[in-house]
Amino acid sequence: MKNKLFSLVDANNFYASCERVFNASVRTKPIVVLSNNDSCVVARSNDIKPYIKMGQPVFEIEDVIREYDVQVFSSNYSLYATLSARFKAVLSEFCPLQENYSIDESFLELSHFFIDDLTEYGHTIKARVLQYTGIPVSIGFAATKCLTKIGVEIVKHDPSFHGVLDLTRLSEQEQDELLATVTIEDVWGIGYKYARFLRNHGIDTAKQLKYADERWIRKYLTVTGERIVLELRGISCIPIEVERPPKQGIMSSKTFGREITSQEEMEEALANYAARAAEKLREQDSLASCLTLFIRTNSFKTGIPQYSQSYTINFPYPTAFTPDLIRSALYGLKQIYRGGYSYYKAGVYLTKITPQSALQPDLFGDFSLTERYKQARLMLIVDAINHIYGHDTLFFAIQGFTRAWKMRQSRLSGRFTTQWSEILNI
DNA sequence: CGGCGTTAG
DNA sequence: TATTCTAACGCCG
Repeated sequence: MKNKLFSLVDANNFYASCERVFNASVRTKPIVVLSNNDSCVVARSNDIKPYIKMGQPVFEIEDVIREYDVQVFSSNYSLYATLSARFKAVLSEFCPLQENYSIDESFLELSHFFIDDLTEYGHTIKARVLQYTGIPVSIGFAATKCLTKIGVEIVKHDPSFHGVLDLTRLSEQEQDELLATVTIEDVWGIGYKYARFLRNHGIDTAKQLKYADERWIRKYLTVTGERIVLELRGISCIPIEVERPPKQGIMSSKTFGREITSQEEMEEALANYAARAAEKLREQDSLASCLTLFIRTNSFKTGIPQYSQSYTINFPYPTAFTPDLIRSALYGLKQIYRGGYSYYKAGVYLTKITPQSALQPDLFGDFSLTERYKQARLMLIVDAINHIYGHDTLFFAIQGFTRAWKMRQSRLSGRFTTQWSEILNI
């Protein structure tokens, strides 16, 4: 059988790069992008990586920010999502077998392509993406998805590759020399715990993992660990997934911008989370049969009374009708809400998800198909209006008008691609 | 099948 | 003052 051929195209410091696309004044300055509520660092430009760790709380790095004149941004997901879509559209012109693995990475399968010089091909892709989106990318070519990850890891650490590495043109021995430079925690699928375990057993690099006993690895790192070993050896076990299956669980949760101490505000917040989860459900043409909500106080804070509770509701039939979901969430809240606490986080989780097309009318239950169609049409219209005129143009009154508990985003850049009012001025 | 642990981005 | 959010998968009982 012919060897497989994969490519991974991975945007460099994606969120930070996005901020630079429309704002020339920060192209030469270090950048960080913060998580919800402006709390933690979730992206850094290359120049500042040695001084700021991923996930670091912003209050810990005030000194660094001042010293290096770091430009700080709240996360601007609508901007990142549109640039991501453009990035993927550009890639789709190169290869039909495309797996959009995350917001900033796509795998391509090129097994049936005949390309003489993959490195040159990679540079063509890289230049095209940069030209059409302004985003710099790194590209790896290899016989397995795990090895393309390794390739990208290597080129990101070594500028002499100029962003592209074709592992397939290297001999086994040359590949091994490169694998020996990749630390064990940089291998795809090896997280914090497994890395510590492997290091305790003398496995510190990707090369050592490649030549480890796969049965021993399977015993301690499960079958996913064994797959990694085989993939490092060039045996493809992780196929490309062109069609993303619909999500099996949909969560909408957030820490509040400030603590919530009244049931009315909590109702407002949960109604919003339920509405958002329902939108995501309809985006993938699904229905849910189960809703779980949770509320909790801040367990990081010592010396305050703590409370954490959840409540699960099973519906008699699957639904994606926002009023049904909001009503259930509020009913659940009534069961678990206790006064006298400062709540800091809540969420709504939808599970037992089925495709809308599989909806079976229950002949004996309290169920009207006509009514269901009316509901579906109503939500279709609400979604369409919100899509065209902007998020939350139309919403339910219980979701509230002030939403004083909403997350802080004090350093948001312009939503250049989704809000006419914030389009770039030149 | 639910709960737990691990990982990813 | 301050510690993200969302999703999947394997194993176990």
